[in-house]
Amino acid sequence: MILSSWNINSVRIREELILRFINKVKPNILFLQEIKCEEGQFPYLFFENLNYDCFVIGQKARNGVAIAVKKDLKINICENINKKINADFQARFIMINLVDHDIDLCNVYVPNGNPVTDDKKFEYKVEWLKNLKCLLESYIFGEKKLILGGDFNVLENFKDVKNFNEWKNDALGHKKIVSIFREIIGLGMFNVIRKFFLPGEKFSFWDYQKAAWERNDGLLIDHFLVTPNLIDKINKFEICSNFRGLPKPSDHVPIWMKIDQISE
DNA sequence: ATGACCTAACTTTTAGGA
Repeated sequence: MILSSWNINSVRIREELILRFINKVKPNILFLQEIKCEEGQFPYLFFENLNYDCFVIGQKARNGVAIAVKKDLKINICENINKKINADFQARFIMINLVDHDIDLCNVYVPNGNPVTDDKKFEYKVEWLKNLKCLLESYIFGEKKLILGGDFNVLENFKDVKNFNEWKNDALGHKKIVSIFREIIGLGMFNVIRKFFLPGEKFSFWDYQKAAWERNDGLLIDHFLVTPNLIDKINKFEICSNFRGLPKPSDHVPIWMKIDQISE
């Protein structure tokens, strides 16, 4: 079973790239963030033709998350808790249950939070992450399985960017934000990339500005976190960095992992 | 190089992103 995640920065103008990724990696499941459209504008037919069902929580022009699932997988849709996790509605959270394996799949687009000096934006991110942490607490002492993936907009480790000092006053590297993210890890969630790569080896985002890609000045902010009962089943994790160098790229690249002992 | 961007929208500028 292949699970993938991609901040696509508009799903509607990225069909060609998505097709390329699906043909290359053949994911059973694809998490998308920043689809930047309402449900009614989502390209359901494009995914239908590739044999995927889509579960979408959209929003006009901004944010928006979706999960594409191969049609042979049985799914239950979990409650839409965006309003619980967001003070006001922002489409940043979608959760489904893989029925045959009883695994919850949670796709998140964590708020950016900049500028730090804007209390409204920064505190919104703080509250959002705290709410996410609350939600996760129920998984830690239970037997439930959870895969939490997406764009976390957090630099977990000071090696996840070239010069962390430049990011300490940014909402991605701010002490308050990094601390909450580490508290989430501290609950027992395992960050899958750390099983396969050392901090500093991989990035998942390169800004469109300042020739960030050409200078390999990237960030690692896209992740899969899993409950401990899944760690030993994950035998591969990759970041498709080359997708940043293709025409009309998203500023993020896809990440994916392979889970063993779970039927296709 | 102290750096030149991209997307959606009641579009010809602006807000938001990271």
